[in-house]
Amino acid sequence: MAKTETSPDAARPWQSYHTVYTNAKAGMDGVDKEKVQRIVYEVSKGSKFFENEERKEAFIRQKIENMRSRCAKITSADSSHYRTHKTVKSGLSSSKYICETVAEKRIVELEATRDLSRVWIHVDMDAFYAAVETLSNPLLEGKPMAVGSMSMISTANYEARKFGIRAAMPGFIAHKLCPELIFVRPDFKKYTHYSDLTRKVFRRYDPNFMAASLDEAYLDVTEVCTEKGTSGEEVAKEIRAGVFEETGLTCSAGVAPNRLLAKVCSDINKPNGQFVLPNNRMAVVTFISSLPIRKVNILTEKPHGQLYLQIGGIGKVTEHILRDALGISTCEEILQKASYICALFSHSTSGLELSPVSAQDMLLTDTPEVRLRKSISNERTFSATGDETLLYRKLDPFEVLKSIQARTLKKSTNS
DNA sequence: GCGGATCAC
DNA sequence: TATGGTGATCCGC
Repeated sequence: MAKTETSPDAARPWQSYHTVYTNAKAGMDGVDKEKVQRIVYEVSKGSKFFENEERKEAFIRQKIENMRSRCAKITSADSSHYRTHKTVKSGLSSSKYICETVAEKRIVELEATRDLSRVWIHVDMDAFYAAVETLSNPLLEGKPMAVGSMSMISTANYEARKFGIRAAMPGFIAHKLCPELIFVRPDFKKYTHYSDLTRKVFRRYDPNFMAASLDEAYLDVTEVCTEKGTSGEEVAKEIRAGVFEETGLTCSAGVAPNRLLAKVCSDINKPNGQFVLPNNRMAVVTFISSLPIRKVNILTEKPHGQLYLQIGGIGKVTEHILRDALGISTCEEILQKASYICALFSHSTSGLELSPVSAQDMLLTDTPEVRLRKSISNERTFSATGDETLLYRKLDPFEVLKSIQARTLKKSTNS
C-alpha cells in the first residue's frame, strides 16, 4: 500500500497537491488537468503557502487514519455481536445498533414528509463579474480574461477557463497558465447595478425570491405555474430571456421540487442553459443516487428582507475524509452507510453528520431556519514578516482605523 | 469560552 | 513579488 502510493508520487509529485481550484467546474471539460496540476505545483512548491497546505494535508491524513481504525473496531464488534446473537447493552456494537435505529427512523420520517408539489428555480449568472466587464468593454470579447489581481482571481471568463483558470486561483498562477490573460480590477458598484437589474426580473415571478449572492437567486414559481398554466421549464426560459433583455447578460437555471436540487440542476447545462428535474419521486431518487457528495448543500435563511441565504455543505476536506475513510462518494452511499456516519461523527456537524441528513432532505422540501446576523468582522492579510514591533503596530487601534478607512476610500473611488 | 477548521460566495 | 474577505457553525480544548 505504502509502496504503490509512493512510487507514482515520486515520479509525479504534483498529483498529491490538491487545491480548491483544481476540482471540476463548469466550462473546464476539455482542460488538460494533469498539465494544470503540474504547473500549479511547480509554481507553488517551496512557498510558505505550500508548506502550510502540506501541514494541513498531513493533519487530514491523520484524521482519516483515526477514523478508519474506529470504523474497523465498529465493524468487528458488530460482527461478533451477530455471531453470538447477544444483545450487548454497552460498547461499540450497541452504539452501532442505536445509530442504525436512529438513521432508519430518520429516513422513514423524511420519506413521510416528502413534498414534490413545489416548483423551485435557481438562477445563476454566467461568469458574472467577467460578463459585466465585457459589457462595458467589448474589446475583451473572446479573449481570456479574469476579474481580480495577481494575488487572487474572483471570476474567469470561459475563454480563460479553457486554460484551467478559475475563481479562487491566484493571478500569478493564472498568468503562468496563460500569459496573454487580461486582468481587470473588480468594480462592485457595477456588479451591484447589474445585480439589481436581474432582481427586477426575478421579482416579477416571485416577489419573495431569495438572493444567495449578487449573481444567484432562488425563486418559488409554483403559483406562477398554476395561474398561467405553464411548466417550470417555460418559466425558466422566460426568466432567462427577461434577464438577457434587461442586462445583455446570460444566465443558467435549474428547475426542481426544492432549492437544494434546483441549485445542483442550474450547474448542469451551464453556461446559458437550463436543466429540469421533474416533480416525481423516481426521477428525484435516481438523480440523487448518483450525485457526488460534493454537490450536497445545506441552506439557512437570513431575514434581511427575505433576501439572504446562507449555504454550507460538503467541501474539499469533508469529501476527502468521507471518500478515504468510508469509501463514500455518492449520495446513495451516504444513505447506505448512514449508521456508520452516525456512529463515527458527533451529533449535528456542519459537514459530516449533516451530510446524510441533508442528502435525505434533498428528497423533501427544504425548510431553512431563519437566523439573525451574529457577527461583523474585518480582516486583512499582511505581507510575510518576522518583525514583531511592526505586527504590534498593526494592532494599534489607530492604525487599524486608518487601514479600514483606506480600504473604504479605495472602494468608493475605483470606477 | 475560545481558537481553529471548514464552507460558501 | 504574489495564495482574499465576510459571515457562520461546530469541535476539541
